[in-house]
Amino acid sequence: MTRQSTTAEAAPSEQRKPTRREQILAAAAELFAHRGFHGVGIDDIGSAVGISGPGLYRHFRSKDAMLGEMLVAISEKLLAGGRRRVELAGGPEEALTELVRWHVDFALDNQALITVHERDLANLAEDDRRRVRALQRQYVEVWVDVIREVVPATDEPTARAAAHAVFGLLNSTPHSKHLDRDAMAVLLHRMAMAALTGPGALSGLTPTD
Amino acid sequence: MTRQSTTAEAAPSEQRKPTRREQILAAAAELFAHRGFHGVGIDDIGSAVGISGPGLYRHFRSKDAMLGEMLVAISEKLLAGGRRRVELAGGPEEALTELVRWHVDFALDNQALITVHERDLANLAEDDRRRVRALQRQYVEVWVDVIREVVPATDEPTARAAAHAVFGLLNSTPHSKHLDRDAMAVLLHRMAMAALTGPGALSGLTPTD
DNA sequence: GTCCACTGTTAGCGGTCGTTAACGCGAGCT
DNA sequence: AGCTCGCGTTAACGACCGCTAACAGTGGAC
Repeated sequence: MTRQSTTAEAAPSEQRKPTRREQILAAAAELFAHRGFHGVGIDDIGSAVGISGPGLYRHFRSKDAMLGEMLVAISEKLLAGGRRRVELAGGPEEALTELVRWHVDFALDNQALITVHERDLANLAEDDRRRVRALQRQYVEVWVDVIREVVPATDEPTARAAAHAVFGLLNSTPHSKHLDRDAMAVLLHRMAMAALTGPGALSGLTPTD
Repeated sequence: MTRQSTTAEAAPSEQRKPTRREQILAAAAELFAHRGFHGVGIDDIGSAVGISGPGLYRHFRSKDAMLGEMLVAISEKLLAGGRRRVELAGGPEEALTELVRWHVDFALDNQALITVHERDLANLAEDDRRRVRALQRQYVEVWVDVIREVVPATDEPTARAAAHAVFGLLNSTPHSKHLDRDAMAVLLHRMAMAALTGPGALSGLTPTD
């Protein structure tokens, strides 16, 4: 058996010609996003990268392993980036702005992965699913904390639901290709900020004080 | 062959004990929403309604026909409801409010269908897919028109993207069950309205005027 | 020059899935 | 009473799919 790391090991830093594994994962993500995990065959993925069918097993243990690896990788990247933005920010307002900017950029640059992420989670193997769920929860946590700092008197369940709602808004990017990237980024950023911080959106919801 | 209508024929009005076909469609929707169309077997659907496997073929021509019928039905219902709300409204602002309310209620009451709707469209047969796409487009059109009336100086592509973004926000409902239905409805309504009409959200985006 | 790890091929297996065939049975009409 | 028809059953078929086995070329290490 060839060497196969369970998760990505080389930190996927900047410019580097993509590994074969990465090429395959990218192609698989595109296919999964379009037809769903079970709607895509091994042969489809293979021919998408120029090799045919079972040749993939030189790079991955199984089809489930591909899904697992790509969802774990994306979840880790999302969480790490979000945390970094919050740490670097000078205050809650800036943290929220940076968080939105981060998520917008991420969604625009990883449309296929975003789609698969919220679509085929249920098709993951038990271990990977727990892993991804944990990472997702932590990412939401980051948002919840920032939201509650910027909009005080927001109870936690509401902040959590609001975070999910904003994710839905920002992840809508695969459904509309009518605008170019920059215009889309600006639009999504403004709408998200308005939804969260606009007067009469979150504020004044809870019957507190 | 038993009688099988291509689309729903009896207007699905109010109280009426659900047909067998409707029971089956509801169960199938739940399963499809969770594991994806190709991740659900005929036997799964059957046992979900108490019969086993091929008994379903007394009610539907094929598995694809189930998906087709439920997506066409939901798309028609969504469009019809949206149009009615706009017609009954006294002006653009009220129209937008009613449109949001309608979509919120719909999403909260049909979570499984909403999920399948934006997930397994690609797995539809050619004919049904075209049909659903057309209905979706018309529904977006309704929103675009109202948005451009309420927020003038919004160009059409922007309004379209904004509509999709709001759909994403409102359809986030299956991802967060932390709030009860009413609280969720209020939250989503306010966030959507803020995202669309809030100062600095849509308005002032285009370099017009 | 030899070797071997890496990466790819084709053939085939075992299981699953959608669908059909053949049959059964109770309810309601004549 | 008998026939029909709606609704369900089980058995089985053919296709497909994930995966393994067996084999092969190529390129770098020594």
